[in-house]
Amino acid sequence: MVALKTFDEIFEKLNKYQKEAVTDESLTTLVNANVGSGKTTVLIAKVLYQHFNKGVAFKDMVVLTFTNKAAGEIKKRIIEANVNIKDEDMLYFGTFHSVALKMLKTLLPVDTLGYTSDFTVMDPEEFLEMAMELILEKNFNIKYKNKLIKRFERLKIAETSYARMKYKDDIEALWEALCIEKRKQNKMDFQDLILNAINLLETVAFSPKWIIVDEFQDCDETQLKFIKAIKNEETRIFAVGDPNQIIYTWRGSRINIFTEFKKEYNAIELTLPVNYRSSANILELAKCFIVGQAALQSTREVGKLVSILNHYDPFNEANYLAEKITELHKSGVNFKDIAVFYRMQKQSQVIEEVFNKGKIPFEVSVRKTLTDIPVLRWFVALLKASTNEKDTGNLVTVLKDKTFGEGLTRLKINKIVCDKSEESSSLCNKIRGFERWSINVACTHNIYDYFDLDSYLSPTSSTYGENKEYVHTLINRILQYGSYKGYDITEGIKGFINSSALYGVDILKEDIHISEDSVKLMTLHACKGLEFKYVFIIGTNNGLIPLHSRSSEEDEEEKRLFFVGITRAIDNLEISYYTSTGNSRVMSGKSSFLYMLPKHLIKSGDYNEVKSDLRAFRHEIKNNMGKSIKSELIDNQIKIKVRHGRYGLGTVESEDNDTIRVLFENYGMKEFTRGFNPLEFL
DNA sequence: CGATCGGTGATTTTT
DNA sequence: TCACCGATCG
Repeated sequence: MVALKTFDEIFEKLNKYQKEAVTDESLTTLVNANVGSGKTTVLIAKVLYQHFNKGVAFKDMVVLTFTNKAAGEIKKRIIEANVNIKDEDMLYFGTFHSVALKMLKTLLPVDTLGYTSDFTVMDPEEFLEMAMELILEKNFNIKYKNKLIKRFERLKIAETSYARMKYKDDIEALWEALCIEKRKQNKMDFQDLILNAINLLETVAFSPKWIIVDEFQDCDETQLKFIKAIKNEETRIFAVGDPNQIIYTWRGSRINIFTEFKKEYNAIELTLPVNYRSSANILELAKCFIVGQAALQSTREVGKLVSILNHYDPFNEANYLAEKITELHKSGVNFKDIAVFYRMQKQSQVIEEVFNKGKIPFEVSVRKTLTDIPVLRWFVALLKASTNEKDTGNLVTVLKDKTFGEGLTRLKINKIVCDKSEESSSLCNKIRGFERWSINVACTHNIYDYFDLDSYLSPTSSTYGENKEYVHTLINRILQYGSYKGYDITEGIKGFINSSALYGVDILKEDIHISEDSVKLMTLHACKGLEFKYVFIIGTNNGLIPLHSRSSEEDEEEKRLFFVGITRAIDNLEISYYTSTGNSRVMSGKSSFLYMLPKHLIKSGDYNEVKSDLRAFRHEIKNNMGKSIKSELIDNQIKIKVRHGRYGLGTVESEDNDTIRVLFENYGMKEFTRGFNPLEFL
């Protein structure tokens, strides 16, 4: 029984700044949306206002976001506001890439670039495979091969230093060859979608009334050009973003984007200054890490002080978190209202292990890709090759695969592909005959049997059941997609694969579910846009927060990143650091950021204890984490190396609340009182 | 071929 | 600061 919101109802709830932004009709408007100021609400109200009050059709609005999640959220909330609006009305609402794809498929003459309109989208992995094939085929001399992806990235942002390293190789020739090969195989990579759309937009008459951009501060050069290419003389631009949340400059977004854009478009600048999320104390604390503090206004009560705690090391911290969270849960706090933020992905490992043992439900924000499930990677390559006769890349991938394919050598594949010899492969024939077969098949359920997949998934292997399940689930998803869109089999497969490259495949997409009652573990980058009642920011040591930086620009970005983390907290914020990191990259003791905090906003606690009864648990956790390099964080803690002024080198043998016992190489066992001991931890 | 030297970067990640 | 890669030398 959801009450229908009318636009007026939504509008009345807005503050004066938000109302001004919603009704603004300047040619170009830049909204400086402070943290927690209702940016998405304004953006949605703007769309509804233009539609219902100004009669602008949805197809005349281009709404651009960076993530599928954001695009989905906007569409969902618009439909909630008026059930008569349908998803397909919002034609150009989506990520930069998906909107570019839509344009290339329906609006733009891709044939002038040497493509046909049934081109496919390459994910980064497929792109890398294509590069590797070309290196072999054309005998390119490529150095630093395992850094190829990074090098291409740099080449794309025209930052050539890393792409061309001291020792020259054929990286540029490879790039050229890739451009040719992509056309030959009728494929575009993610970047091509936008670049090609930019190229072709000039040639067609497309003039939307509005371009509305979310998270504008994250735009890179290409995305700005895309906006420019869509814009027509009477097109209005409404860009919303927060310059205090620029945390992706390493990915091409730029620090001066607001001033540059304002200058270029002569844009009006509006501000949303009112924060509705965090308690006044938390907001006050956050202000230490940004430059435009004055504009940010609090609406909430003073609230609790922010806790600054120290822990001996990551393992102790994980134990503390487990205890603290269990306590909170017993006192009635939902797990879903709690989040733990850290600087690097691998920091989650210790916490995951300890939370598992402590039976604390949690979700880690890491995205799975097709590569994580080899059978699907292979099967999708098989489908791609089967529905695109130009796709020799995936044909080779499928045939040469030793586990699922026929394990053929390149020489043999070449013979088969060239079609000149008596060599043949039944799988290759199936792939080549797929389109002919699919036309005459009324029932689509036997794709599995057509390829005789049972024999390729080897029923004797231990993973057979699991693999078969994966393949069947994927086939069902494709069929659902195809019938929903009213496509035939090949169209359905192509459409599904293109969209899954951009949107991910939902059967393996392990995106976190905010509504699920579990503690959320994520990096500071991943927490942007979210909010939690209880936030723990861990590992606030120099070398982690902030990470080692070479330039003052990078240091400023680390501050903004910390700012983003702090401002996720609604009522409770706890920040912790290690007194002994056991990692040469991470310095023991408080981060320089923690010295910047005003004393009246914080309270400090001391958890610098090492419980001796946890030693066995520490070992168990270490073993669970395996021998991976990632375990280094607590691995070093098993035998902590120390140096003493008189006794020299030694290792910590046991420790408890008060004392540390150290075995010295030359002096045997010595005992020290914790707190003022003359030990240097190494 | 093994030792050594010099240069480079590491982290964050969406599509 | 360390780990890794590529080049060069003996």
